[in-house]
Amino acid sequence: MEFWPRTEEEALAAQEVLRSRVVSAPGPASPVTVAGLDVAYDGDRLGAAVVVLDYADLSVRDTALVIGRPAFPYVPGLFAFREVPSLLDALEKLTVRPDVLICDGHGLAHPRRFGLAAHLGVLTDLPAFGVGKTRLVGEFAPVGAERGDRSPLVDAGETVGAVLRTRSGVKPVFVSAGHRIDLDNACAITLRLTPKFRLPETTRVADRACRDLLS
DNA sequence: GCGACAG
DNA sequence: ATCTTGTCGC
Repeated sequence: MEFWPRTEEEALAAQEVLRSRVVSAPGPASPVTVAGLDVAYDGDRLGAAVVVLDYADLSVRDTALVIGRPAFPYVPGLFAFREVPSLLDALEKLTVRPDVLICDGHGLAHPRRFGLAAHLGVLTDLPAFGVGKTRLVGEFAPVGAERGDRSPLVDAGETVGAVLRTRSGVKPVFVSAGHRIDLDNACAITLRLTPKFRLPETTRVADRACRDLLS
């Protein structure tokens, strides 16, 4: 990557350019492989992990780890600039090509419709969506208490994602499409990856991997 | 001016 | 993200 923004102004400009490259498409309803991406921090270092799981049985088929540095300060709405370089480095080390990227954060549920998942999707041109633990933008009606219940996440009058209950009686997650996949498929895949816990198995495995990397 | 604000 | 005991609610 030649250029990387060093100021908020440059990051906003870069976001505006890349945003036009987001592609809307149904995406894979039944991918063969799914990737989980996550990053852990330790002072000024960061550990990035990308894990590829078999969608059929959730077994781990590949893991790529990278130790690097945050490439930008944390600024809500510009979060991707912080982790994208290290995550791309990790993605390049994979030997198994994932059919979809599942990111820890948001996709289009972003103030300018270009969160981490959309950003990584555009740069890799792989289908990508985000599953966030908390809200960045949007309003939503209370979600039903059963696993599978969902409520539209609406921002400025437009549906940018879904608040999805992955486990009955447990706090819901925020799912949003990023690139080359739609919200329904993103939710369906998310439910498939949460047979036992609130967060997708992909993010759980990636979280464990990058955390171990730094300890 | 006072909150809200992915990880 | 990360630092962390007690504590609120069921």
